[in-house]
Amino acid sequence: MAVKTPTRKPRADAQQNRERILEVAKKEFTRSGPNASLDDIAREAAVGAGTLYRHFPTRDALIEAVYRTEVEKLAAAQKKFSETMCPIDSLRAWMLLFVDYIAAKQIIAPALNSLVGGPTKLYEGSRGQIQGAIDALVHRAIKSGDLRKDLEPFDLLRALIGVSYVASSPDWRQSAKRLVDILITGSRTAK
Amino acid sequence: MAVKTPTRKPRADAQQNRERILEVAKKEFTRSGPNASLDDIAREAAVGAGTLYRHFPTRDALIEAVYRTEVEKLAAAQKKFSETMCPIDSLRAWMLLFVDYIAAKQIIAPALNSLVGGPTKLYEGSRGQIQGAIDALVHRAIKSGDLRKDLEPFDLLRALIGVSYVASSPDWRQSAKRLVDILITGSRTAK
DNA sequence: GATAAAACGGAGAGTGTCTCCGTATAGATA
DNA sequence: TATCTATACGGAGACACTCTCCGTTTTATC
Repeated sequence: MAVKTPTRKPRADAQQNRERILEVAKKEFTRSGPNASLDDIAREAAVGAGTLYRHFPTRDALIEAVYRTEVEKLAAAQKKFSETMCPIDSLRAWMLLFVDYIAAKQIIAPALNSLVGGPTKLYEGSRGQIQGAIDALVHRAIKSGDLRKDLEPFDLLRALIGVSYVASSPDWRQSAKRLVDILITGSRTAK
Repeated sequence: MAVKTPTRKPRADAQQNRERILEVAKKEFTRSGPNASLDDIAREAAVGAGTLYRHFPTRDALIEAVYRTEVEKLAAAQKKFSETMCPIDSLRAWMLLFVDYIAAKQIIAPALNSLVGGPTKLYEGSRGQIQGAIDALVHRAIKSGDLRKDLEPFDLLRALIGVSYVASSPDWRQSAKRLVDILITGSRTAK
């Protein structure tokens, strides 16, 4: 039996405002880091501060919302890679993509921290998606015998976040690539 | 010829205040992270805000000062380890110590970021010391044939900072240990 | 068009940052 | 010891950011 939901159709302007805020926020966070002024974002999105805070009660909520689409892309990529590549290659490809997607933004610090169970318990949704992706990749590579059985997928995720976090240096892309390789080599089954 | 420095003996109270501020700052940064209120720190140290800002013009300057003693301890440890352990063991021991010293504090994020050449160019002094330490350890282990010749010490440092950064999760100590081992394994010479 | 639920917006209180400058004092000098 | 002045102190206050509250406006519906 369907639940009675006599709610009327949601207002169009609210939805539009929400999207405009997200758009501006993404730009601002990328430009000036996770401490960008929320009032500035509201102003640039041509809404009042109240509107921004109604949609996103906290800074973290806004960050997560901005960041969610990236997470979804990553989760999708995992599936695709797993279908088209061998276990190790798909893991490596995904790790590199992770660094690319996440590290390039300046949002990282606060967003990622809670991905790995940091102080705040936010971002629960995103966290699950990412964890699911790395779990799948690692378990597949363990089953195929490429990775050590005692490897904790979560450890790898932590390291990856670390790598991403540090990705602000000039040659970060090269460095990240080298580090991903080190991590994978260190995770392989002993010969 | 010595430069004329007819400066009189520095005032004792200034020095005392400086030290008291550092002490309080360390406590506060550890307790509530790098965004602790500077005015609060000043108040608890029983000085005016002006005094705090005269000694440490920016938040970063204060963080670096707090953080400098830890860096010095790390540099010292590198020498000791290198004298008393085999190359790989000394590297591992130092890496674990790094995580211990740095990650346990909540200062990490902003402080470490510039260690690896992040946006700001602060912390120059500390940076040199840490880099010197990891360089020495890695080069020694390369010479002894334990690590791959093409390993970039700086990459390892980046990963290490990453590991530290993520060290806020419950079982961080265990996870860090596992990750350090993965990194070292991945850096060894191919068999 | 009338109605009420939904959403807006911006003034303003609370808090933190950082500066400025009048006041206090430690060390030099005699 | 008394005096002098470079040095340092401190906190009021201007400015910036966060977040809430509530009177006003807009939308979907009938």
